[in-house]
Amino acid sequence: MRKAATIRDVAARAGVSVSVVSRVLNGTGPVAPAKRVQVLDAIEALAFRPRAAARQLSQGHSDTIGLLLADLTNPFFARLADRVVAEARSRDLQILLMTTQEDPHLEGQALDTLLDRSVGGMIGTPTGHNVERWEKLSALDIPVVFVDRSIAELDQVDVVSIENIDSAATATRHLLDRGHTRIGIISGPLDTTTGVERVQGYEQALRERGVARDDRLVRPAPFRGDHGADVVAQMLALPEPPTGLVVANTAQVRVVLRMLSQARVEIPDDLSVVVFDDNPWTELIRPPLTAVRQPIDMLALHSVELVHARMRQKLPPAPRRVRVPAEFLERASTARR
Amino acid sequence: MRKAATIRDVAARAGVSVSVVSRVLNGTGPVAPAKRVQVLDAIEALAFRPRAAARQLSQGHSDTIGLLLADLTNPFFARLADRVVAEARSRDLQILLMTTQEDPHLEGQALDTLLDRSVGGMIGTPTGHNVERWEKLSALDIPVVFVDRSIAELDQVDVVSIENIDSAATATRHLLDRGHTRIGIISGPLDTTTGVERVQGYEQALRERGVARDDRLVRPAPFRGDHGADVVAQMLALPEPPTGLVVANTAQVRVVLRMLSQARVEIPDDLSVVVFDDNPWTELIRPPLTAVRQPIDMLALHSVELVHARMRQKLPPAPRRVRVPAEFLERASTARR
DNA sequence: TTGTACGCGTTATCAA
DNA sequence: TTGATAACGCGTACAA
Repeated sequence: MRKAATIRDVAARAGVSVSVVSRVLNGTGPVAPAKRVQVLDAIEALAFRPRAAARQLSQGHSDTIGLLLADLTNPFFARLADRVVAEARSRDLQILLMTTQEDPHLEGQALDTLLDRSVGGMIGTPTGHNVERWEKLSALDIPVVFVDRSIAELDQVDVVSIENIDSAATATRHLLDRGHTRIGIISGPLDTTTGVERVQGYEQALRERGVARDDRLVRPAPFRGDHGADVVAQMLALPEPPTGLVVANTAQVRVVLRMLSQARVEIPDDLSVVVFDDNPWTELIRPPLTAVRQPIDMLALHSVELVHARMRQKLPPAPRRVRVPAEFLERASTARR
Repeated sequence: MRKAATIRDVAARAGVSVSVVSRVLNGTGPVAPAKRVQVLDAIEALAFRPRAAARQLSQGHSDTIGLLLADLTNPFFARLADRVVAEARSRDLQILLMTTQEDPHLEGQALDTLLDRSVGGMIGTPTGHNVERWEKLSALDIPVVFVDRSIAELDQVDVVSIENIDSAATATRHLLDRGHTRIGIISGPLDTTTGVERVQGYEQALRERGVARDDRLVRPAPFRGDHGADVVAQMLALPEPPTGLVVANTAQVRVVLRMLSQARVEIPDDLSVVVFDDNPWTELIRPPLTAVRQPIDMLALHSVELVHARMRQKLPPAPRRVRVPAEFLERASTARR
């Protein structure tokens, strides 16, 4: 195969200069109607496509946005990726995908790679570390949008997430309403915003009803690994075990359910369970799980829209915090006490 | 923030020429030890990172590989993406992600985007259409590796997949061994290689045991939508309904199980079920599902390794067909008839 | 072992 | 309305 056509080839064939071709390509500047068709014909004939690299080098920025997610094994992030890709395409944006596996070291490497400016913007779920590099991205005028989680210190960064506090409060109230007072919560790590906010919501609901908080029932678990199972096991071994449980750590839902099943804990008879978040497999589990469903398409839509707007500098500099409500789905894993 | 450093800034600061810097950067050619440290120091001090676009423009190819998957909503593809990203990183390759949503039109657009040569290689699950564009990629010397599925006409393209025929035969024999003779199969569309090959394996197993094939029990279903449920419902409404079922269409497993549950079909008492493929949620379903587990890490490893080798022209031109065996997991969704 | 100068493909500036 | 030409940042012959 011979080499692909360049803008010069097109110009030659159309009998015009490269500038004219560039102008019809980008609609930037005047072109005589007659010449325009000649150029278009030449482009067609030579199957010319502008090289992204050359364009990027010339203008300094790219139409590629980096998507840095924790882990595609988690259906929540997988579905988020799916929607982000779709939203990006509809705006002619490309997605460069990386994962952190919740490992700050890997996250750091990924950010370094992105820092070479090959991306025009970033969407990511930060591990909570690498604050300097996230800052540097912003400092380099690369728009950053945090999705799902954020980093408290970085209050200049745009954030798109669900109403974590409200959602956790709703889930907790649902259990309180059904007569439960010993309610456990497995959250994400307390150095993540989702972790702390969901615990806040839980505490708020308890406070409303005058139920005392028991430290032994409020337990964070790492996103990776099977630690969530141990934590729940410990709760259940308490002298006064919980009768209700909120699994607010999306990544640990599966692990916790497996442990419960192995330990022959009957749901909801022995234990009422609410989980974050809902995924298509949730309804196949017996009993179908009461869940907080995150509006993933909204999260994706706003994230992409936000970086896109920033990339075109269509937005005032003030950081945006988009919080979308989550839906509460009552199914069969929760019952009256 | 002032502009990022270029290779010239580094050269100036280190008191050498750009070529020296380039050489220490790429290890291409000799550099005096003393100057090397000066350069390294300058790079450090200026936080210099070579611009990917400039490098790509200069050398003509990129370290980015396009990953074109059907749909990240399907846990199989999601986990595949997760592993591909990991394998790519360990080789300093970037992943540009796109999805087809099983739509040939979207696939075509995605391929056009990739055709502008911004990618150095491609890994994808083709829909079966857009043959010309896949061909053109190869013709442009962009290495292409099909994973999971392939396109029969494109026999010059590398393929990495599981042993589809064997796997389906094993699944079918498992049911035959347990006394089932009325065995249904839901496959993928018959214009996909996974669809036809798995049906072939099914037929082969039946033939071995002298069981006649019944057309009404061999039904393809599209990957998207809920059509698989209808097809199974039709099978079960037959005068002589099947007592065993192979769900060979990964994307329809969930849909089929939901329908079975709603129709109050008892598994395995009324119907023994084997599914492609195993995902972490499968074991939480009651009863735990007998499944064909695809070695996703192997699929990812070989795919990335293959494109990478081709990108460095480390391989003889003959197309490679890597077929990895799948694991058969007997759980509780299959029983003697 | 080092440095100069040019090419990669596109956009942008500016004079015609 | 058009066309030369200078960036953009890096790799690399080729000359020194």
